[in-house]
Order: sequence, then C-alpha cells, then structure tokens
Amino acid sequence: MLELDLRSRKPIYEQLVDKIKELIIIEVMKPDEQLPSVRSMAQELAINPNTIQKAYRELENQGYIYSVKGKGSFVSPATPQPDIEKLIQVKKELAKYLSEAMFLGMPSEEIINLIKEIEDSMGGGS
Amino acid sequence: MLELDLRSRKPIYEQLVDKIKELIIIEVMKPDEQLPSVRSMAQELAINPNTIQKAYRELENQGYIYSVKGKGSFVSPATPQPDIEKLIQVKKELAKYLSEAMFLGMPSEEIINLIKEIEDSMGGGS
DNA sequence: TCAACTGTACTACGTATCATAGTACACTAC
DNA sequence: GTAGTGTACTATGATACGTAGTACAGTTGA
Repeated sequence: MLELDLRSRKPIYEQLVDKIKELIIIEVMKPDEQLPSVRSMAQELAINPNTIQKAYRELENQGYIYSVKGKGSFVSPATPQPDIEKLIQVKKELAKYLSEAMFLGMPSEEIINLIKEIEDSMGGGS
Repeated sequence: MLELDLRSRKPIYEQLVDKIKELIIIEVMKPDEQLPSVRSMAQELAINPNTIQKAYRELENQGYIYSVKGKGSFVSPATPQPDIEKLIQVKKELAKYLSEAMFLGMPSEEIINLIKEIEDSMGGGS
C-alpha cells in the first residue's frame, strides 16, 4: 500500500505523513475511514511503532486525522482549518519549486495541466 | 543581502543554496559574476566558513556556479544541464505542494498568477 | 619573492534528530 | 478478563549539522 524509502534523507515519519496526507487529499481515504493501527502498520512496513505514532501525531496536529484512545485513528470528516501560517509556508515552498521546475525547463503549460489534474482528483474523485 | 533563519529546522547550508539559486534564477546575479568568498560571506553572516563552502559545493554540483582555486566562485555562464533525475524529483515535490496548497484553499487562479510572475522575472528580468 | 587573498580538504567535538527497543498505562469492544 | 486500540515515557545507537582549527594549493599584485 505505502512505499517508503528507508535510505532516503527524508525521515520515515515525514514520508508517512506525506503519503497519508496525499491519500486523504485525493480522497482515496474517505472521511471517518479508519487507518491501520499503529502496531499493524508498523508490522506491515517493518518499522517501529513509535515511528508510525509520530506520523499519526503529526497528521492529527495538522488536522488531517483524529485519534480515539482504545478505538483507533480516523480520517478527519472535514477539511482541516485553514491554518494561515501553514498556508504561507506552503506558498513559499510552492514558489520555490515552481521557480526551480521552470528554470529546469518545465513548461508552464505542463504545470497548469498538473493543476487541473489535481483539481479533478480533488473535486470529482470517482 | 541574505537572510537566514538559524533556528530553522532546515540546515543553514540548504537555506544558502536556495537563496543563491534564486538570485541566479531571477538573474539578480549575472553569469560569471563573482560570489563573495567563502570567508567573507562567513564573516558577514556570522557563521562558519565550512558551512558556506558546503553550500558552494552543492551549488557547483548542481551546475549553478563554478569555482576556481585561488580566484573565487562565479555564477555559471549557462543554464545547468537539464538534469533529468533532478527535474523528476522537483516535479514530485511540486505536485505535493500544489496539492497541499489547493487543499488548504489556495485558488488555482492565484497559482497561475504566481507562475506568470515567475515567468516574467525569469525572461525580462529588468 | 612574498604577502594576502582565493578554494579545498581534512580531523575533532558538541548537539540535535531520527529510528529503534522496551515498558507501561488508559481506554474500548467483545 | 482478554485483546485490541492510542499514548507516554526512557534508553540507546546512528547519522547529520554546525563549529573550530589546521593545512595545503592556486592566483594576484606589490
């Protein structure tokens, strides 16, 4: 289900956060759907449960999931609150990667197509 | 000239790479223009020369600058070779931040405007 | 020639982060 | 109660980051 790069410079828990976040954004995981338990996912991915929990905690802090002690962790029913600081930071990163991609030769048409694809996968995700 | 966030989670040398890369991309720094020496920039920014050198080495590896022993470091005269692997990686990051920005409520029109701004600052950079 | 500047390459050290391992506790469902 | 959840600790080893110091090679200009 999830592919991780254990040799990457990027921490495992951050990779997890990114992947799960993506699954939620493109609505592969629906609101209130239960995520695998900390322990089962740890076993499946052959990594430590603490690492999974760190990822889940981060996702909860960002509003993408919620956890209930004794029950499990679930996808948040609604869009996370528009965290303004978070959005500002994301915009900065976005601008950075836009500049670099265009500098490396990615045509703006391709980027706009990418935006449209994302728009479609978010809105009518069937 | 350059503003760094020493308390950031992001390594200083990476911040340096990003900032200088941006100056080159938007052509504030012209081809063959000399960069401050490792030692002078270290003094100016009050950080260790080794950190500057690490940033310069990374910029050289990516093709943005070149260094000549005894003379100094200079902006590369031409666009770095279209590093395909690099571009693929940048595209992935770009897609990630595009998704997240739109998920957090950034309208696609705003993103397209951002693209145009970047396009302008690259082409006719006066 | 020589001094002063440049880039470059090391070693060593302290610190922080990451990931693991292990243990423990609280809560829920059956 | 038992088995499953989330959660919170401590401890340990590995790695990356930044600093400090030293050294060497090449360029420049007096």
